[in-house]
Amino acid sequence: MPSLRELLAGDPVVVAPLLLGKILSVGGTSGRIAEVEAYRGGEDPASHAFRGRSKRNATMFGPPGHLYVYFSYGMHYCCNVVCQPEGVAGAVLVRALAPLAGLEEMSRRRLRAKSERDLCSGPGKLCQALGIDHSFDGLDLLSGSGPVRLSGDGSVRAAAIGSGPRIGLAPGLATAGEPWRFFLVGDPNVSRRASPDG
DNA sequence: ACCGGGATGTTCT
DNA sequence: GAACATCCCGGTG
Repeated sequence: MPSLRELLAGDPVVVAPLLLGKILSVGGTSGRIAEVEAYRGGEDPASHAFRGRSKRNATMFGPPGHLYVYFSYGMHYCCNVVCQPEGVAGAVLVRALAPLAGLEEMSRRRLRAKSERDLCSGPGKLCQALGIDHSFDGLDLLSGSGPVRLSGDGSVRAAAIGSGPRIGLAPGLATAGEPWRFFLVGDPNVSRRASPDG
């Protein structure tokens, strides 16, 4: 059995569905990963790493199993699990969680949320709910002692996983139509507009 | 339910 | 200056 970190050293498109069902936790808050998107580095024009290393994307080129956090649209943070061996860029964006623990704390951070479904049903929302900001960029998810952790054994049944094109990309990008978004079928936290069944 | 636009700042051309 | 891996609110059907 390969370790989780060994699995994460692979192609993000392969790793992404393996992350479904795993648990992301920060302090007393945690959620089960319900929706992800794969971003290939050099060969994917939608990836932040497509044009090479920069100050923002440096973590994507680092070792697998670390957290890549970026600031989006001047207002929100989004977080990724870094894939591929050190030196090769790749990441999986975490788009939605099913809240598991610390729901009161999440609600305090997300005053706009009108229901449990509003807590973590989006990449910006879940970072706000868990309190993830730029200071989390580069942290090891698998050290077992850090403030942010990725855990969980086993995998989700293939039949329970849906896939489709990634959300929010410019239509002209060569990889915009690739089905590199993966989600738990029927989970209410998954982006509704892009998956009528979910 | 669906759609359109504003907020807001970092990155790159 | 434009683009952007988003979210929220207020319009309309």
